[in-house]
Amino acid sequence: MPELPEVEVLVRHLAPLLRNKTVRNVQVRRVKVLAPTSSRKFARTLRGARFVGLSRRGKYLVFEFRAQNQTRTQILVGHLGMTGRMYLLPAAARLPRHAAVVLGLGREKFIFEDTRYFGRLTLDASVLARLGPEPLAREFTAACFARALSRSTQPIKIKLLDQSLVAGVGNIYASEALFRARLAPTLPACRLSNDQVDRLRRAIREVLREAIDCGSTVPLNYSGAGKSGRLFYFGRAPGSPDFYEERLRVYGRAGQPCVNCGSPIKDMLQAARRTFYCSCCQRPRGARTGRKSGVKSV
DNA sequence: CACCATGTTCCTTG
DNA sequence: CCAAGGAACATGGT
Repeated sequence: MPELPEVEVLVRHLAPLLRNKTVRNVQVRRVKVLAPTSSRKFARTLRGARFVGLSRRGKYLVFEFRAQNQTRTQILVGHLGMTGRMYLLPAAARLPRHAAVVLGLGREKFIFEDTRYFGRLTLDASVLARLGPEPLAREFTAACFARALSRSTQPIKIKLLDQSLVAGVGNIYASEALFRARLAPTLPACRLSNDQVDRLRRAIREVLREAIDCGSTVPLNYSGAGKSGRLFYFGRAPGSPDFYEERLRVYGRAGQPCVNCGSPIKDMLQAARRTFYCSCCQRPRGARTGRKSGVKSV
């Protein structure tokens, strides 16, 4: 469920369901996902705790709770990794195969399920301090973005995945944002002009904002929504509008016509991650038609 | 069997 | 100390 918009939608969905619920019992089925918190400390801290709030930072979920007999609140940090999911089930329901942590809440139970166990649910909040600005907040300014980019010669696509640069962009929305900004994924980060930096900044915000809006209109019931991890990137939930599956303009569309110019979308590998782009709209020298200056002769 | 997948961290090298 | 590159983590789908 992994990038910022999916986490945001999940947080909005989960927040009212958890508010004021008390943890009656704690079941840890994969100690690994708690790291570096020990199983004992995790269970001891959460048993009897009451949820008071849930928010998001980058791709992380931040659960605020009040431990039993304590006045101050504490924080539980969640991350979905590649395949993680979090949801409530009736207390009597059978556990899914890869349930990593189960929190009994009375008549319901909170499930953290993760097929690959790359995700986290931990009392260690230190990761949050290393995150860059929230892309949808005021703090994500052109100036700070430009400064961060200027220090790197890496291709811009790879830089966008750096969570200390800006928090929450993942592999899918990195391709989407670059397409929207009409920037070549291979462009060295430090070579972007001020204008390009600002275009990219706006593109990131638009792409994430639209994805949140889109995901917010879809019921998060996890029941019928098909394959591919049941993420709202792919496919669509029954009854949801058609634009839902047309949301992604380049990601996963290799060979299909570009929605702008019709030339086939290409894909390549960058730092072992796939990148999708339009070689016509996202030219390294800018998206203009072929002229002498832009053509390399052999 | 081989390869691919929404993510992060650790290790090494320069 | 920092930037960059690559492997590792674990499982399932095609």
